[in-house]
Amino acid sequence: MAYRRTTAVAQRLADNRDQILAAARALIARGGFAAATIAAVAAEAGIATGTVYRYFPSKAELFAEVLRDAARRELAVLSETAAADGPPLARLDAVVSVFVTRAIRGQRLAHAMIAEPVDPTVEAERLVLREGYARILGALMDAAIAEGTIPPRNTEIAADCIVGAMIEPLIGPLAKGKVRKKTQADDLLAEIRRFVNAALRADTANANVLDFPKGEF
Amino acid sequence: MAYRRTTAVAQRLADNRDQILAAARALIARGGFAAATIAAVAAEAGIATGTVYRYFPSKAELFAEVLRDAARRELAVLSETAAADGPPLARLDAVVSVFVTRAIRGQRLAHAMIAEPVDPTVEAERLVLREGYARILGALMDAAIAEGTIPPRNTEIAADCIVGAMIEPLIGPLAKGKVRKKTQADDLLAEIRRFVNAALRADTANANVLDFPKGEF
Amino acid sequence: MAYRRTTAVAQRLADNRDQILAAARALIARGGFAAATIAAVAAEAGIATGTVYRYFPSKAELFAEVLRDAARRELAVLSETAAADGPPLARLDAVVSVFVTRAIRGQRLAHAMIAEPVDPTVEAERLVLREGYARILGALMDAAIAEGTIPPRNTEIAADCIVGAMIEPLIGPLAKGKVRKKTQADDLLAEIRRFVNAALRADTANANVLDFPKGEF
Amino acid sequence: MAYRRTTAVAQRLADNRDQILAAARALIARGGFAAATIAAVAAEAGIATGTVYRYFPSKAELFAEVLRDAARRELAVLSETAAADGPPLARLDAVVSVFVTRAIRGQRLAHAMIAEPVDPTVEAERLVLREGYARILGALMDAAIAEGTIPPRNTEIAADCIVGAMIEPLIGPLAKGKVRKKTQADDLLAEIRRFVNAALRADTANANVLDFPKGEF
DNA sequence: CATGAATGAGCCTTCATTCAT
DNA sequence: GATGAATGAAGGCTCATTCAT
Repeated sequence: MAYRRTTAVAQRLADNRDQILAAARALIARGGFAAATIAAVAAEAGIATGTVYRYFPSKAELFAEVLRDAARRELAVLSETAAADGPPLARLDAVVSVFVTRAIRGQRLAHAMIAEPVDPTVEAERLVLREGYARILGALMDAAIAEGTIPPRNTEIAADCIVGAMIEPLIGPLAKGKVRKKTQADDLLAEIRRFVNAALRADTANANVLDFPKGEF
Repeated sequence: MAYRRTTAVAQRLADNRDQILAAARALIARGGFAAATIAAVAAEAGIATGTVYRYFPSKAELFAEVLRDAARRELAVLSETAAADGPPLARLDAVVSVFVTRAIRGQRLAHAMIAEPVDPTVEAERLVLREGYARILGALMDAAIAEGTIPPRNTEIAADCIVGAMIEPLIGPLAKGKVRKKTQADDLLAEIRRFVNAALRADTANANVLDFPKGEF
Repeated sequence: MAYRRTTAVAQRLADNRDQILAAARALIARGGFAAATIAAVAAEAGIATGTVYRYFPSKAELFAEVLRDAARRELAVLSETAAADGPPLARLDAVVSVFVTRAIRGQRLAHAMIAEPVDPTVEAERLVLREGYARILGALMDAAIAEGTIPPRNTEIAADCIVGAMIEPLIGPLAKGKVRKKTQADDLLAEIRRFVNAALRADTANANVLDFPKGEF
Repeated sequence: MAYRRTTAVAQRLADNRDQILAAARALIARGGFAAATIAAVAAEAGIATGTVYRYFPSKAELFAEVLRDAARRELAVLSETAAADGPPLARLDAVVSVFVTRAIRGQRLAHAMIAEPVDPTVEAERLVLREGYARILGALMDAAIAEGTIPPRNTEIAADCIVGAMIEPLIGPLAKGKVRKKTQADDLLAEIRRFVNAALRADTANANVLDFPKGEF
């Protein structure tokens, strides 16, 4: 006869699952996907390697869920921000601000989630995140264009530009082995906002064009 | 005779070295760092695996040099572009155009060189490339600021924003498993230039600020 | 009350035990020993994996008992058949017929029980089954020999020949990935009976001997 | 520049390959497929585990080749025997004799090759062996039937009966943990020959039929 | 010097068995 | 007694690196 699963047990299981996800997240944030071996995840979570497989069918699925969770959380916050009252560009600015503010605290993870190449299964989740960003940013730009606030443009590409402009100053410096100092956080946010806001408002495309050489990368 | 033989030998050695670097570059461009195993590099170069270790002490060093070479070449082209005659912002626009035009043809390699996380040794070289981009772009912005063409700003951060805005629309679609169609190349270049040019010229920072929630990534 | 509870408990225990055995048998019949993991057996039996160990000290013991039970049942039927009235060879023919008829319906299980190699503990039980077959068949042959119906022979070895001749046409086709069609069941039975009956009655041993090469397998 | 592969090196490679095959064969013969782990095979061959994969792409392929080799050798010998001069049944008797004589020396391997369930890839090779046996034996029976020496029968099924009658007395006793004594080899061969020869010559099918109970295995 | 076979640490995954609840 | 989560020892396989030829 099956014993009723007590709240305590259910809680422990849920905790375990979260522990594993948290361990994976922590390892990915610390050293990327490469550092997050199943053995390392299990050790970080304080469990045996085999236990991981009670909660996730494979390494790829575990990582996919890490990404899915982070994406869900992230996109939920940004969506909410985007849905506030106010003119579209002000909301877009707020989205940028929220993204940057949050990402500053999780640079390596943000990098992994946006740029690090991985298993196809995981890749699918990354796509969701990327498209989520583009959707939110693109919708706000479209609204601003519809209002006549800014001139028409290819918002799909521009959305990617914004994502790049937001994330690059955060993750690029990681190569230096030292995270940008905390005192720089305000500068980072301010400059990124300035950059993105300006990019959207002005229409100076193709001004002052020079001839330029072409070649292979 | 002895001299000529030496020269011939030296030539062959240099050729071998280049072959290996070219093979590694080709494999990385084709399938990222993961696809570039030592065995695959050797096969692509038409030599034995052990021979690779005659020229490079380790896989990490080989990849570091691949990155170093590509960075040297890439930065040389961009530097030349940046040194042309004309107003700073026009030259910056040209730099952006060159970067994008070249990167469109080498998306996978560009991705690997700019975003793909790897060994710390290789990472150091990536830093050189990134800093090179920032130096070139930053210098042009500084010049424009000195001229009074654009208002003062934190050009270090802005340079990263530009790099992100340039590269993201190029590598982002890779995650979708489909490279952007060739017919989109012109749209990509035009939209990225518009975005970056606008970002630099206008000064609308901190306009229309909304309150926004904060939290962890 | 206490007595009835005890009885009920004892009944439930016995039921559980049978459930486990039946589950193991079903899984072995379906996919061989490889498919019969403890977890699968427990799931099939509708109990927890740990519960299996309340009834059986190890996987090997469980499988040994599966074999033991099947052997007991099987040998009982064959013994009963062998004990019928009639001439020994007719009874032997009946034994063969019963064996084949029953085995056709349980090819995979029959295969596992007779041919599939397993743990030494389980192997011991297989021996019992094999020896049971040999004993029954041997006794009937001995009786026929005693009667003078057939010439003397090494009935121990001949019994194994019969077992092989009975089981091989049944399990051999399993290797082809396709079970022999149902319409062939009658042909199978007829041909096997003809073969075994003939083998016992005629005495043409060592006729027409040719020289033959020898060597290792 | 590629060095010419010396005969010595080529020999060493071929030897290695043979060593691995021999090691696998030995382990399978000793303890079945289960005992033949890659680590064990490598240890038996005196090489590192990874080395095995220089010669065989996977465990399944290695085992398949072990089977293929043994089958090729075995069927070649039996085919040659079957192609000798003389009446079909005499040749069939010779085939049986050769099979038994050879198999006596490799019981466990013979068992593994004929009955042990394994990977689908390996199974395919087992099919070749089984079908080879059936083809050779069936052809001889067909010839004897054509001659009028023996009455018509389903030679496909009968061939399987012969295989079973040949192999069962050899492998069955393995369950006892002790191989049949050497002094019994002659008895085994004699009795098996007698059994098979008799089975083919006499036609007593369906004689003395008794009613028999039916049921599940 | 070149070769490429050999090495073996390390990874992901499975599953018999244990034990706290 | 029952539960099923946890354990951890294997097992198959990959690949950077070494070294005899």
